[in-house]
Amino acid sequence: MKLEDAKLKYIHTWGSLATNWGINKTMAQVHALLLVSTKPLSADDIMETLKISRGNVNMNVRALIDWGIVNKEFVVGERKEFFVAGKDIWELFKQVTKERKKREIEPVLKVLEDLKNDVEDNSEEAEDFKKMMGDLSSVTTTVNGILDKAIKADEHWLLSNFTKMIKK
Amino acid sequence: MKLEDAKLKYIHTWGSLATNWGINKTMAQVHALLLVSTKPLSADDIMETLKISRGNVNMNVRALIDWGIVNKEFVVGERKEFFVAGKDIWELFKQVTKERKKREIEPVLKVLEDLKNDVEDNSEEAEDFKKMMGDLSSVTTTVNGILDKAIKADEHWLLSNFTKMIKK
DNA sequence: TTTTATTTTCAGAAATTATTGAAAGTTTAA
DNA sequence: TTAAACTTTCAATAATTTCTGAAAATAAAA
Repeated sequence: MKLEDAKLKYIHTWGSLATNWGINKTMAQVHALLLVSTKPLSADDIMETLKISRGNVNMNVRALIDWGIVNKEFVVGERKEFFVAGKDIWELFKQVTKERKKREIEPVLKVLEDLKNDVEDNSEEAEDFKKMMGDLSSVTTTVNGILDKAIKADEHWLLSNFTKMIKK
Repeated sequence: MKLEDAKLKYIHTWGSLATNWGINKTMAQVHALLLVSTKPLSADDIMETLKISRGNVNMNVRALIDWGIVNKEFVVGERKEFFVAGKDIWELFKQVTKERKKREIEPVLKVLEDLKNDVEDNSEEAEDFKKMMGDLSSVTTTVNGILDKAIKADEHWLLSNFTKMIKK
């Protein structure tokens, strides 16, 4: 396969995979495009390659910037804005994990904590419910903690420590 | 707050959280309902509590069974089917992780591997692309491996090993 | 058998989410 | 200043996903 075809295939495959896990197709494609691009791209470049509207490009690029995985970049002699995606995949993983933690895990913990505290009742059934909320909280907290370590870790550090750990 | 209200609040909150991370609202609600229920529920029970149609209950209950987190259960003297959700949250976490690995991570690895192999070109740019696919693969594989360990682990084992590990 | 209870399916309707495109807003250059 | 280049916004529309409800299929009881 020719390089350009492989790049396009990657971009489109990434987009359809993304929809399987609740991520907007276009957003995934824009990121994939920037990831395999050798130079910063303008909104026009993205519009043309992905055949999408200016508004759509703008929205999704801003969302990616908001996730901290795409940056604006100035190009000498050009007035318009250009965009780049960081090429370090471990950094990308850490950034996405950090955001998902903030957006998806932490709100869950808050809700569970509140629910546990709000039940006045002291029946056995109420105690069971509180235990259930507590268990959900506790597993979520454990996962959250693990992800925290991963975010702070260096790829090799994490890998080698894991290897050590699992051999015990 | 009264116990029944807290349960309903949990069920509805869980549903709306689920939509934030790409999971069908009703599916999350049905699971939450079964989780906090003290007894097996029939399709009619679920329809009534969540105010949804029979078809919708059927579809989502089957999806939950497919995910391995809800089971059919027979109730003596009753002809219809009843459903229960496992109450062990650590087991639930492991099961969900296992399925997500299979549905979301493994197909990604396949795609990346294929793309890397399909590029004939040997230009520097092509090598960069292959490296990028390789990096994506490698991080995904690492994460996949970590999740594998988590799936096989006992909650306390994992927690204590992590604690040990992060203190290094 | 035949009848009755229950589950499943699936076409159409409803709800939700994503996209367009043009107008409004902003920034830079002349 | 004013004009041109560019970005952002957002109402209307399109696409996608979810849900309903009734009919078909299946299973148990009579």
